[in-house]
Amino acid sequence: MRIGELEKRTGTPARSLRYYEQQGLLTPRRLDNGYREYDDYLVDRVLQIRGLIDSGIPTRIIKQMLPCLGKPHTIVVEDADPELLVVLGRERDRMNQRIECLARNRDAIDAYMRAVAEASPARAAAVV
Amino acid sequence: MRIGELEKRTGTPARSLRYYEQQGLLTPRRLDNGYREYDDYLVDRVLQIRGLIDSGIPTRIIKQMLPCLGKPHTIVVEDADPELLVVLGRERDRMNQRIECLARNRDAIDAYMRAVAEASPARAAAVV
DNA sequence: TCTATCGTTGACACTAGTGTCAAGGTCAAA
DNA sequence: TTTGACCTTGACACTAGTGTCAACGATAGA
Repeated sequence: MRIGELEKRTGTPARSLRYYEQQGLLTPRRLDNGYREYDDYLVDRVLQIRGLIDSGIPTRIIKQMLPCLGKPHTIVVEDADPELLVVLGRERDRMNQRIECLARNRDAIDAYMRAVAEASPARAAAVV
Repeated sequence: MRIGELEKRTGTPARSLRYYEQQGLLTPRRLDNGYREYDDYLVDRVLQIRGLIDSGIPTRIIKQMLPCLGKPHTIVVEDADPELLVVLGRERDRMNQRIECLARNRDAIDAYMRAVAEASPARAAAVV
């Protein structure tokens, strides 16, 4: 598919798709007319990238995670750069910290909303 | 405590602490000489703020979460702005999305590292 | 063939968060 | 009283990611 369709199917501005490519996260083929041509599986990858960016992971790091995210299922296991393993291990730990932090604060929000709901059930009912 | 100690105890640059204050996340008292004076419980709050920022939550949103994070335990439940409840509900959902995304990708990283470990136990052992 | 729609690149601008520096005030200890 | 560590505000700069616009080429349909 071309960039317009990928934009629609992922809800991601073409501007960002080009940016991701520039950062080495995406490498679409080029048609004879210069248009970018994306494979279907990239829809998922783009969504994954967006989710990670939205979760505070910079593209620089996402790029290093690519061998783990490969839909073209990476047989890259054999020649794994030991350096990469260190990076991945570190990032995995940081992701766990983020998850913990988010979960803790989500629970706090939940508790607060429940408290409000008990105090005035009517107003809160529509929201929760 | 003053800003220097808070900086040490949270590992957060004073520059950022002033920025958080400017964004309304922190409101330290002022001593006669103009110095900022922080209560002890703010150490935790700062860590919480940092974790959220690092997880992609902008200060604008964190500010709205403050009633949930209150150490001076918010009795604010009664006069809860219904508007706020909507915002909180939405953010809670987005946090859940982030958690899911992070967990999924963390698992992918784990799987990859385990695969590498099986392929060449020696090199991977030190890392995992 | 004209036009609408989509694609291309390049440039400039904006926000968020942080780094860094300058110019100056406070305070304790030598 | 001078030095050094710490505080203040204000300014400028930088990165990441995105918005937006300009100028242009490609393509499909009336």
